[in-house]
Amino acid sequence: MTRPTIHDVARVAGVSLSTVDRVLNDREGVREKTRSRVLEAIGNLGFERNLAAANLSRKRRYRLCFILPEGENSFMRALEADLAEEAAAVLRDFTVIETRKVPAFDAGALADLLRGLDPEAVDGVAMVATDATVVRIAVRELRARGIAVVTLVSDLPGPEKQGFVGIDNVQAGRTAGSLLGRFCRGRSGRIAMVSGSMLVRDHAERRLGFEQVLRTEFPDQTPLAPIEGRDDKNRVREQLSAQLAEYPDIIGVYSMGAGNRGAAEALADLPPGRDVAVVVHELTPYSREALLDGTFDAVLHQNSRREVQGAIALLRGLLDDQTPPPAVEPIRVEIYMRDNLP
Amino acid sequence: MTRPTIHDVARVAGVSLSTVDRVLNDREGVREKTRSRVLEAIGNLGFERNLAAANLSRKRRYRLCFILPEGENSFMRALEADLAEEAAAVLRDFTVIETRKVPAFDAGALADLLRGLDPEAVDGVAMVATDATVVRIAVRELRARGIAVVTLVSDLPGPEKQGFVGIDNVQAGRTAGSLLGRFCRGRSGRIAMVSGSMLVRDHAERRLGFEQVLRTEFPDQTPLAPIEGRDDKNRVREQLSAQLAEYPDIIGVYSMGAGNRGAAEALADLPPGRDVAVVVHELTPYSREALLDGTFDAVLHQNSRREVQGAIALLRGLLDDQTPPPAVEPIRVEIYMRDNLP
DNA sequence: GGGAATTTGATAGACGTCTATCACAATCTG
DNA sequence: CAGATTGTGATAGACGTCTATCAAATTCCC
Repeated sequence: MTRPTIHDVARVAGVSLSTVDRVLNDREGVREKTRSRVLEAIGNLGFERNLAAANLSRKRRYRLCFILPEGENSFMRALEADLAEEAAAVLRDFTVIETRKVPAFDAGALADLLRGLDPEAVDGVAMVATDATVVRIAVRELRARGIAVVTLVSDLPGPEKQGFVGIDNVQAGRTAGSLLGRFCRGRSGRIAMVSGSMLVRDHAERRLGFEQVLRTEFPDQTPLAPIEGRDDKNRVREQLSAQLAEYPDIIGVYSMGAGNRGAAEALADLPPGRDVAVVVHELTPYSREALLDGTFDAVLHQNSRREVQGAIALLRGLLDDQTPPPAVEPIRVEIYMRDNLP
Repeated sequence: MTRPTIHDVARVAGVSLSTVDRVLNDREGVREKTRSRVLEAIGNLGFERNLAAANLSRKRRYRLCFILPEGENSFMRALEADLAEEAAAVLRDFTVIETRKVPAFDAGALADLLRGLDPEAVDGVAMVATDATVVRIAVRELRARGIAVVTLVSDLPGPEKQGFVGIDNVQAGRTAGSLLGRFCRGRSGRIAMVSGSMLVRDHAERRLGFEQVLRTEFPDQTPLAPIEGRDDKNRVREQLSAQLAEYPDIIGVYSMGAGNRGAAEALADLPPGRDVAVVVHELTPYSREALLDGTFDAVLHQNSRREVQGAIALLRGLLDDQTPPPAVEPIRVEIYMRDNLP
């Protein structure tokens, strides 16, 4: 009924409280034989340390640092806002979150920031990674200094980081292909693609997955080369309008991230009779509106709040030294249509 | 930097620890003037009680009771499994979960169970509600005895319960209509519907939303009267096969819950050339397989694990007397297709 | 076997809050 | 103004764990 305490462990193992404590907290000066006796007692009793009491006693605090790219990207700004709210909420659990921003796509700046982090002031880091060798090396150094590191939204492949919280972008692209293909079922024609500059890696993966599905499942629908929007609304609008005019047989549009507003405007300019199915990424006020007025048919989304919550939970688990680290439920590729808008 | 404690509050308010404690824990014997002085100090300092320390001191435990319908319904059994896992996980936070089962759709049995709950042994209840007056009355009595009550998956309309964790089923039906309509775009014909018996209320709401969307947005697609499957696989198979044979212009099928297996079999029997779009509810091993082999086009789902987590979090918040109670993020209607399967 | 080194035990106080008790002060009653 | 009543303060110990210190016991080495 009541949980065993270290007192029970000491009694069962036939040792003193001090010794139990030494074993629990990996202090030295315990003979191997004694240690195993204590561990055995812990196992038999099913003892689990009371984290609340332990943290209370040692005045533990979790000092986390979140690193995001700066810039206009509306998904990142939404993520930043969620982060601020979550930071306020977890304060009561003695978790202090500091947010840092670095120029987007600048691996050097990110690596510099990481190198400058003081293990005396930071226990764990969550970052939207730029995938580059300098970054990987900087992460390795961080870990060597005893700081926990996870990636967020955009992964850093390799063994350096201790976890990733975000969606599978190839899967996201495949899902987009699957949806758009079905929306265009029975018709044949071309598909326009708009890529932004949100994260080069993300968009490349999305394109990959998208074209995979189109090629194998919907061979009557032919993807055009992606338009490079670079977050510039007018550029997207012009280029997409031009493509739509040049190829009257465009029956679908896939927008992989930034640039949704430009795409919506280009589509609004089309003559009323023309029927184009549209799938885009990231639910924002703009894409939401376009979904409601019928310009977009579906929006793929990643829940940034859950990503933030997941990163916090994962870091805390790592810092609590839970073995194995707590499995954070994977972030899903969410599909929104007009009628399941949140 | 460090959070204020009750000692700081006492000092600032110019009173003793005892008085602060009396105010914090709503004990009587404090003059109104003194009380407001303490409250003012709390406000000025931004004091928040350290829940971990408080719970440690008073050996607080959260005793929760989850009430689920018994029977073969695979969604409910999945939910039960998730509940068992979560129960093990939250044990370390001093939360003890007891699971009770009642006959499905039996309002009297549910009300009896509620009436029998002892406030000495249970602090909070989460239940899959059957919507009936006896139940509402029983809930009111529970609340009067000081037990927190929330509904799970299936709501009990009205002010008695303190929260609901689950999806909006009208919205789910609308989403299904929206998807199936688009999948059948450009074709005209009939839509078959399969309702199970999972929860009468849920299915009625789903049908409502579904037909709404079909009527207003896809008038060329005409819904047939729903088949009542009652969890009986063979019955679903036979009736759906018969309908498919009788109406060669059926171009879509919407299965609202139980009965997916029977529907899949009926569809597998169709001649190869016939193209029917299929949308069903609840992701299970069977619906997953049907999605993978192309029998189903989309599956709508509610994440039962999150529902369980949400109910636990909500109940704990209510019991901690947080004001306002913590806003549990709403459960989303999730859409799965072959390529975004989790 | 004696001294040094290592391992273990005992004890005390801390973390922030709760509960209980008792004494003392302030207010009310008549 | 005495006595009853109510409000307040002081103190002690508890919750389960951690940290630190010092003494005692055990082991090791020559």
